[in-house]
Order: sequence, then C-alpha cells, then structure tokens
Amino acid sequence: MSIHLTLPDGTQRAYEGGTTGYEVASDIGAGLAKAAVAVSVDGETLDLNRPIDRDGAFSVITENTEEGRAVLRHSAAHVMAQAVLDLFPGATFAIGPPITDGFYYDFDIGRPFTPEDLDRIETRMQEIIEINQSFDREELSIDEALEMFEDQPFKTEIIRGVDEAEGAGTDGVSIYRNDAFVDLCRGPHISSTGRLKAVKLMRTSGAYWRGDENKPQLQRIYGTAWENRKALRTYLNRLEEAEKRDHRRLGVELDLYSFPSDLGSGLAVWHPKGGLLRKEIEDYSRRTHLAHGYEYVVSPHVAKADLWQTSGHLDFYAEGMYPAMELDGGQQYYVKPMNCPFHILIYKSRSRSYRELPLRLFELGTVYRYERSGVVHGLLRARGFTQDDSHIFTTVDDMGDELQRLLDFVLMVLRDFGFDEFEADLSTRDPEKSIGSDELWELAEISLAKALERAQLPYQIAHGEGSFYGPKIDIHVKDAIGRRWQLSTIQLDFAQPENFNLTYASSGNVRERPVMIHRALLGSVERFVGVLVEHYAGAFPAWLAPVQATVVPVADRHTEYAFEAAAALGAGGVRAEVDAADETVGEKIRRSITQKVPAILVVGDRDVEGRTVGLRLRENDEEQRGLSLDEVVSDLSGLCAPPR
RNA sequence: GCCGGGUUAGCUCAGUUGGCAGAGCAUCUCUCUUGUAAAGAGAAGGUCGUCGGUUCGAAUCCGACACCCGGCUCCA
Repeated sequence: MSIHLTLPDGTQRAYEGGTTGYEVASDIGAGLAKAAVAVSVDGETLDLNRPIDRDGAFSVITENTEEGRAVLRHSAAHVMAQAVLDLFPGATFAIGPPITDGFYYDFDIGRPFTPEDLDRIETRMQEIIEINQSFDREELSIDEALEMFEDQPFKTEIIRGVDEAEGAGTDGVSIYRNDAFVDLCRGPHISSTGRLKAVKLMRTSGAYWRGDENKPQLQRIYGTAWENRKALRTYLNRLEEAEKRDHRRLGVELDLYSFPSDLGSGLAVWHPKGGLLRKEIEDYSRRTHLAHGYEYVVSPHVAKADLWQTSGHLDFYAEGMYPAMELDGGQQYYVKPMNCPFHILIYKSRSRSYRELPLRLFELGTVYRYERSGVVHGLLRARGFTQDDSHIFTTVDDMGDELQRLLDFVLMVLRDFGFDEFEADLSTRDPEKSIGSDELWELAEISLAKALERAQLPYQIAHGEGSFYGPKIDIHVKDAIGRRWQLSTIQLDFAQPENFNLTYASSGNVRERPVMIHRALLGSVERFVGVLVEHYAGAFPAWLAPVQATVVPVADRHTEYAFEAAAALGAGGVRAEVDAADETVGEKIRRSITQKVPAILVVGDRDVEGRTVGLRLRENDEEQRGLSLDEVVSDLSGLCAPPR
C-alpha cells in the first residue's frame, strides 16, 4: 500500500506506507531533513520517526519556525522534568507546555526551588542533552496510563480528564519515553535530546494547579529554548532591549513620574514633564471627543453607599473597591471605582427624549480600585487612574450604527498616537452568570461582530468572557517591538438601565429603555502613558514630547540670543528650553539627546550676527548650520503640531 | 491575596567571618567660555525601608510590617 503526499508547492509524491516523516524530508532535501523537527500530515503534526499511514497535505516543520521552536521547547520541558525528577526524588510534576519564547513545567518538590537548584537542574539538563537520548512514543489505554502514573497525582488527574473528554478519537493516551523518564504527552517531540542546542532556565515562580487559586500552589520553572546559540542570544538581547524600554525606568530617567513608597502601592505622582505629557494627551482626548458628538461632564470622587448598591457594584465589585468612609453620623461613602453611576445620574437629572439619543457623556474620570497587592505594576496596573470614560445612552435600534461610529473613532485615536496594528477580542455571554434577554444579547453580540467586520479589525471570540451585564470588545495594539497591550474597551450594558430604571420617551411617546455603551479608548491615561513610553522607548512624537526643543548657547555671550530664540519658538507653539548650564556644547547636546528632545538648536557668534541657528533633529544626528531662525521656528511649529 | 527574590546617598550599585559607611553618575562651588554624545578641581550628601528582638557591638543574624521586582490569580 502506498501513500500520496502533497507538498506545499503542490507537487505530489508517493511513498511506501509506513515511510517516516524524516525519510520523506530527506528525500526532498538533505538540508531540509537536517532542520526538520516534525512533520505535518493532513493537518496533524507527527514525530519525524513516526510512520506515515495516510494521504494528505505534507509539510516539514523546521526548527527555525515558531511551530518548530514549539516542538523544541516542548521537548526541552520534558528534559527539564527529567532533570528535576532525577535530582529531587519524590517530586511530582504537572504540566509543561511550550509558550511564547519558551516553556515551563510545574512541579511539587515539597519546597520552592532556589537559584542554586536552577543551576543544578540546568547542569543535569546539559548532561541529558549530551547523551542524546531518543524520544520514543508509545500509546497506552487509559487504564494502563493510570497504572503507569499511579505515583503522580497530577498526571492521573489529567488522564481522567482525557477519559472524560473522549470523543475526538481519544480512547487512550500517548506517552513519550526517554530513558527511564516517561511523560504523558500528545507530542510531537524531536527525535533525540541532542537536538537541543540552546536551552536556558530563566526563573521560578509559584503557580496554582490548573490556574485555580483554590488549588495547591506548585513551583513553576520557566525556560527558553532556541534552534541555536545565536537565536538564543538574539532573544536575550531582545529582553534587554525591552528592559531599557521599561516605563518605570524611563519614568525616572525622563523625570516624568514616580511611585514614592510613602505614597502607597499603585499610586503615582506626576512630575512637571510627565504632567505636560498627560496634559497633551488629555487635551487631545477632550478636543476629539467634543468634535465627535460627546458632551464633557465632571463627577466627584466619592458617592454614598446607596448609589453603589443600586448600580450593583457593592454586590459584584466590592472586592475592587476601597473600604467605606463613614461621614455625617453613619452615612457611608465609597471612593469611585467606576464613573458609570455618575453619568447615569446626569442622564436621570431630567426626562429624556429619543431626540437626544444617542447621548454621549464623556469624562476624564479618576477612579480608585483596590488592586490586590501582588498585581500592581507601575502605571500599567495602578490603584488610582484616570479613564477617558464615556457612557453612551442609545436606543436599541441605533446601537449598531453607534458601535460602528465608535469603532472608527477608536481606531482614529489609536492611529493618531502611532499605533497601527490592532487585534480585538469579542467577549460573549456566559449563560450562567448574566442578566438580560437572549434576544438582546444576541442582537448585541451580532452588532459588535458586525462593527468589527466593517472596521476590518481581526478579532477572536472569547466565549463566555463577557461581563454579567453585556458583551464587550477589547482592543489590543501591537507596539514597536511586537508586544500586545490592551487599551480600549467597549462594553454593552443592559443591566444599569434596568437597575436605575432609565427611560426615554420614544417617537410614539412610549417610555422605552435605552441601552448603555460603556467605553474607554485610551483605557486609562496612566496605562496609556506607560504603553506609549514603552512603544516609543521614551522618544515621543514631537507633539507629545514634554520639551520639544532645546536651545544650546555655545558660550555665555550667546545666552541672551538663545533665550530670544526660545521665545520665538514658544510664540510658534513649540515648548523650548534654553540649556544655559556651564558645560561644553558636547555635554549639553548629549543631555538633550539622552532626554530624547526632538530638536536641538545650537547658537554661537555667527548665529547671533545673522539671526540663524544650528539645528539637529532627533531623527537624524546630522547637524545643519546657519539656518534662518524664522524658518526653523516655522518648521518646528509644524513638526510639533498635534495630529488634530 | 499566593510563591520566590529584594530595599545601602537623588540614580545605578559595592560593602569580606557581626567591629569607624563606599564608588560612579547627578547636585553645589570654583576655574575654563566652549560649535554638535561626558572639560578640570573641590565640597556637600546616609535614621543602611520601618519597628521590634538577639548581641559588649547589627547595614550584616531573627521576626513583624511597608514598599519594590519576577511569576500565579485577577484586571483599564
């Protein structure tokens, strides 16, 4: 019996039944076979040494692709587990999958791993790699597997899970054996441990079994594995690069904000330069919202317990709220974790007509959330932050159009800040934990999906991840080094209009219930600044740079003219500073470059005489001399103008 | 909240077995008057996160708390 394989280029080849993937790869080319870690046959990935017994599309998975690296990493995880079980008798092990850029494995050794343990494990792994053990696949029945792993409670739990999830042709499980080490695993794996050329253990941490904080906490070891030493080095350099972009570090270096420990966890103070950056962002936000049919409102930071009771926050969100303050003889007040109830009160301040809808109330609303102590992370996860928050009150009929408008608006805003790659998550209903009619949910989910499709935004459906009151879209951006950040959120809300008994008079003069859309575009100004800092590595677009131009006098006698030039820039709307310090020109240039100032102007004798300047722009370090001051002012004032 | 690691000058970090607290950068002063990524000299700067304990003696050992970092869980 022969098998027929279709290669990616469309050519067909026939082989004896039982030919292995490696043999096919070798037949195609020796180089390909050398780089191969697995093959894909008819949509299924197989070990190289597994006989192929069916026809279909065939491709070779090579070690320098993400799919191939996942195979390497998965195998590295096995080797790590083998090393741990060797070194720590009685250890139990749970799961060890490949992840982005690496792998991990969860263990229970009765105590945490120490850095020294990590060294020993890595050394043992190297030994295992050097003896080049082969990975051998076997298939077992559920009962056989349960017996084989009887001392491994996590493994038996997984096996029972496979048993219950039968269907998909799983009446048994596969295991991979290298030497005395056996692990439950679907595969595929590399043919032998010697294929691991560049493995490094990175860190340890606690991790809950099955990600559930009510289950026991295991000890996780993270590692990384690459096809060769060079790729590993490149990855480690990338980590260093990311560290240099860290917004907490750059916040100090650029004097933007800080997190004084006297203040408290998760709380930032904004220094003058950070304050200016924020102000630019907030001004932009207010301007564009006003230009897009929003009405600007303001609400206080605290409200009585009753309001939070009505809104459902005390029932559903109490954990995220700061504890109550008692005022006025027992009256309880809460600091706001969200702005919605206030906007609802504005809506309710008088009776509303369908003619006013959609009513879009917008606020830069500062909220406080009691984040658990282990989760705060600079500006990206703070306890106090300001949302560019709006609540849109719309009729059910207008909801679809409004969502489309909204999505266009979101993308415009994000693009204005320099992001151009987006992905969305559409979170749908969890029937167990939600309110509202099926019809409304379905309409809402369809409307969200339609809006996403019309905006040509790639999205994934997150089943059951919607909030209890409605489905939502979360928008993620990709930054300059490919990381994904969640910024915008758009949530439909059927609950609050009910809770607060919101109505409007329809054209037929009937009381109808509006739908609320809760949305934040930047998300929170704090997080947004954090993401911007990391995206631009602190070199903000000129319109956002706290200092847009530095004027450097060559010697003391040029200082007066330098201030004149700075004043001219200021009059042209450019934020300019004079660096009149008693330092060399080289040092002053260096300081401005380090501070990522977009434009540096140098003025000396000839400039004073001819009313000119020397100019050096951040984007290229070539200097120009003798440019007319007036022209430079006009150019820079264009360069520093906000996008709208 | 959980697991682990931390906290020494404004910043980055040394500090040996428990025995007088250190460097570089930044700051201040003076000299130099500078043309595109660090001029020279000097000075000042510390409750060693906080509180308690052990000790003749604690930055160093122990405990609690605060804050930070890496994860888990959670999330804008």
